[in-house]
Amino acid sequence: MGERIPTRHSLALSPSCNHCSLSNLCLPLAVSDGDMGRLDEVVNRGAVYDRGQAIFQQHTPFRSCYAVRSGAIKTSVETAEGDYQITGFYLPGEIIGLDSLHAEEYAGSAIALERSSVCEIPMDQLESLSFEIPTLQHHFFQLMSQEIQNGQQLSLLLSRKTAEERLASLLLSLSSRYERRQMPPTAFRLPMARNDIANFLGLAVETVSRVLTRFQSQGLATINGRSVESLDLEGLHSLLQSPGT
Amino acid sequence: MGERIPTRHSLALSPSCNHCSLSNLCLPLAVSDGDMGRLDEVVNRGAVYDRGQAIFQQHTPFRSCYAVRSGAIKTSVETAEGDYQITGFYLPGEIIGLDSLHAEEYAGSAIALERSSVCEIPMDQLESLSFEIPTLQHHFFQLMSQEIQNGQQLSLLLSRKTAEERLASLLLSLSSRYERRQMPPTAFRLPMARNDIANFLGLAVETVSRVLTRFQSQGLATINGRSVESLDLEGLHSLLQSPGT
DNA sequence: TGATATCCTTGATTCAGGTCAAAGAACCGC
DNA sequence: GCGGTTCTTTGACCTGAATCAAGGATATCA
Repeated sequence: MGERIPTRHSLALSPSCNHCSLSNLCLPLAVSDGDMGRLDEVVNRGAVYDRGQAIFQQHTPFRSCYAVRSGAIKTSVETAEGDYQITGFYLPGEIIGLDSLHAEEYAGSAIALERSSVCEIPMDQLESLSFEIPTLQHHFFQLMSQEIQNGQQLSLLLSRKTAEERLASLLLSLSSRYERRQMPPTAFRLPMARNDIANFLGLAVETVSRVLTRFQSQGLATINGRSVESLDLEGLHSLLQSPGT
Repeated sequence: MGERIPTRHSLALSPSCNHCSLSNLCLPLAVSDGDMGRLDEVVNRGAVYDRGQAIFQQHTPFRSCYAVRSGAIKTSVETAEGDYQITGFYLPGEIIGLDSLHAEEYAGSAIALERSSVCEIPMDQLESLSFEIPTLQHHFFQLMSQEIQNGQQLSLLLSRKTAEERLASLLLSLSSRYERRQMPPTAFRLPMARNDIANFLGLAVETVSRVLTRFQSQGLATINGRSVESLDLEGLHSLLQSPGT
């Protein structure tokens, strides 16, 4: 279990725009101030997990969703046959556990990639709340269909793209997600190991490494170990255009 | 009249169950008779689509989910770059459109693979209904997280499995889904073209064909064109066990 | 500070599955 | 039944990425 940190207001709602305390999610939520307060009471803000620690694990009873506040999380599924697949990387402002919403148990595991602060959203309480606050239900539906669509994008990536395209996609995805958080989109830290990237993209570690160095020599990116120092967003993007048809 | 006693309508009832058009969904739903009646009013039962016809199309306004009653449907997404990926095959008793639930537009298209009867579930009406029938909301949450998990399984399939494993997975999946519908699990009709199978599994058509004939010669399956005549479920299943680790 | 495990890169080799090509088989409208 | 699609199979060949192997780079911890 992650260590508890004292309840603080760092997840404060911005009163101007009516986002909920899940506000990092950047989805507008029109609720009254009163409802907003009740929502805040439910959300249990801030536990900290060290690198490698599990936020939750597959086949354990589902209790909460989790919003990442700092750090980074990877989620994964494991089949009966023992295959292990990373299903996503989650950055601050993103929510994990949606795949298990209203299921008996978690449908996968979530592991901290580095020291991460995570706020817990207990589902039993939220469920009853969402009857009183219709918008909230709507909100979660939206998040879930977003999640389904992410999965479909991933499928497309895994079945139809070359190694270079996969890496380009990942870098661009990270870039735009950092940007959305008002962080530099062409210089950031890769929170995950090459190994994890490889698994996520369905490649061998060696291939990831090779393609990354190839990007370097083509001037598409400057990457030093885990730190991305510059990206040619244009150039990477143009890799994705399939010339045919 | 006294209190209405909630009746448990198991949605796994035979397709002829005339209580609820959603009945094919095979998920237990505990609602009162009255609620069930109202639900039935909302659901618009039975439009028929010919082979190749679109039930809905990507980037058109989302209006309804659809439950397949007979026939078969394929769903697909298309990216800005023009990649086309089939995201699923839907058999009678399954629901499509969940990925777009509460989104502005459909996140993909749905095309009939053969003459299919499909019942429409208009979301605007269902939304207000689900406010009054808590179980219904729960029901849809469940369906959606199921859908996310399907997607994750697909990702795993596409990134980590060999051509043989992919085909085996598909055959086994179809088999168990037919079985759930009280149909023979080892002899059924493949509703989709090799082309579609290939696209779905991330393979070339030729590979699909080759693997299928290899299955024949190994006695794992007897397949004649689009009709599966016999399957060695045991044998196919054992293909999926990854021996390593 | 050095010992040790983990992570990352690079090279050489191999192979599963893609691509190209072409011939049957099934289906459709007339 | 007949010409034209569209679907399916089979063969020959080629390539992108996996695998095997091994040497650097980083991190972790006593």
